[in-house]
Amino acid sequence: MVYAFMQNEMLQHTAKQDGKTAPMGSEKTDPRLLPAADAAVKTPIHQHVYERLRKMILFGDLAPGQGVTIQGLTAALDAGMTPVREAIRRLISEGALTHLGNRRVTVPELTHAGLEELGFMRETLEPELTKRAANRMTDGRLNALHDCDNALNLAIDRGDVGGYLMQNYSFHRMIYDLAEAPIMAATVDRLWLRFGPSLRGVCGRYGTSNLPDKHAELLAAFAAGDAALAGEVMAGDVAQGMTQIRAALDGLPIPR
Amino acid sequence: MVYAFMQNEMLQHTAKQDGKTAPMGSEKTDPRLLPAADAAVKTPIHQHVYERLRKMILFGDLAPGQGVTIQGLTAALDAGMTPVREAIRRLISEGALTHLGNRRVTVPELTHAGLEELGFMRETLEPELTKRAANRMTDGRLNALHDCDNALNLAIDRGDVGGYLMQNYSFHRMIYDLAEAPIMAATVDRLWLRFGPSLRGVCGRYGTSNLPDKHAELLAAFAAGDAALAGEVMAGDVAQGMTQIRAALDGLPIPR
DNA sequence: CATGCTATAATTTGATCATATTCTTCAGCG
DNA sequence: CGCTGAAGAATATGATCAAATTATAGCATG
Repeated sequence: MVYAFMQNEMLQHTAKQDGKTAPMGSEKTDPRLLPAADAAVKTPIHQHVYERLRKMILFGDLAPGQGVTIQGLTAALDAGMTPVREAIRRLISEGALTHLGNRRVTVPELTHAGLEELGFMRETLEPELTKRAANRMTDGRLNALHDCDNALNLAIDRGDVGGYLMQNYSFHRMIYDLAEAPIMAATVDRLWLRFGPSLRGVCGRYGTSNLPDKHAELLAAFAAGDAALAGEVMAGDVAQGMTQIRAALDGLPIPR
Repeated sequence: MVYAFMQNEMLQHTAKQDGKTAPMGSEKTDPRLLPAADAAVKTPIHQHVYERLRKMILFGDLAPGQGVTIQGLTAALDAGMTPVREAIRRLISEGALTHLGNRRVTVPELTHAGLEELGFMRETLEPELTKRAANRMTDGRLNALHDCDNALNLAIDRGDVGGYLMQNYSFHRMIYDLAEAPIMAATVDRLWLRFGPSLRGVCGRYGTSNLPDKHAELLAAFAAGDAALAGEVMAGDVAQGMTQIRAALDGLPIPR
């Protein structure tokens, strides 16, 4: 739960207190001390910033249409401008943020046309990844998937939207990694950044109680070693998910 | 021909003459003066650097395996560190460069597994883009495609490898843009960065005299308004291209 | 005494920051 | 209603720090 601690407005550089008279107790808290504080502290700041921002976008902490400013992030994440700039630029190139007009950056809003494109790509690529994953399945990997799906169902039962989103992503992501097809996996992974921000809207509309998936069938197909079936089931799961998003997009007056 | 002026070694910061005693006549040539020198000079430097680097990678000016350093680029392109850093970061996130080991960046070498992934994705996505383009075809657009293909054939006849690579990319890219499917187009466009560096190797092995394509059939399908046929032809064109790359990869001991 | 290995020094390069510059926007004024 | 100027935010620079690779020198061993 590292990704929900920050409120949206903080990114807008509202904290007018700048530097001098400011944080009182937070004596320059070195950002590199946060992760492990001990072994191998070598992940660069820009990487941290990127990952944090990415999760915030992916799990709906940043709403579509919301603006993002460099200075807001430097203040909120207490990092320099250069790492923040690099992280933003990277997210822009991945489609997770858009350079709207001149020098202004926002989380893009998903259009129907965009959703249709995403649907086509996911329904083509994810079954393929799933088939490859099925062909490389082992007991250990299958168990990990089961654990993840259990955590997902637990989150659903608890009504824990953030947990559901995270576990659902993890479940799919785990399959991508198993497929041993890094380019395709990275491609599909990037697509999540496009519809991720809208997923929270789906939950907001329907709640977690009404969120079916085909994970159980998928796990059964994996267990049976039936790659073709696994691919078909995945296609169904993806189609179902995209339909949910489309319904939310149609139903709501697009939350901004 | 703006992309071939720079030799590879220049990127490694070999020019030992630093600053003071240096370039003699090039009095700090403002990089923003180069493009149009008059109207709307507003493209940011990082964008310029990105586009230049991108073309260098795409058209084989940078060989696979070749290292790229920030300081080398700042010297070669005479830009600051920040724009160069951003451009590199962006290319890395697009897969055009890789962060190999600790803090070293190179043009990745294409593996057989990678080529297979790229082939699958291109053969799925490009026919779809082509079908959509066919459904939006107009006389003007078709003429533009014809012009591009003519330029391509001219380059082939001249044995102009750089021109061939550029026109071939332009031809496909033009179709992507016509499809009015920005996400899919951007996705496929990124794939070119992965196999682009290897294309020059293909030409180096076979020359331009022996480079068949299905562009004529494709244009005929467009003219006939037959979207399904256009998609099939494109699938064939892509498959053919990927086969050429595979042959080059197999034949040569991987040129480095 | 020569050769090879390890440890240390130097240079190169990447990461970060503070600062200057440019562009956009918006408010006040003619 | 348009123009001008101020404020704020993004872009870009150079300096500084840290890490890593390479070069060098000293030591040990044959």
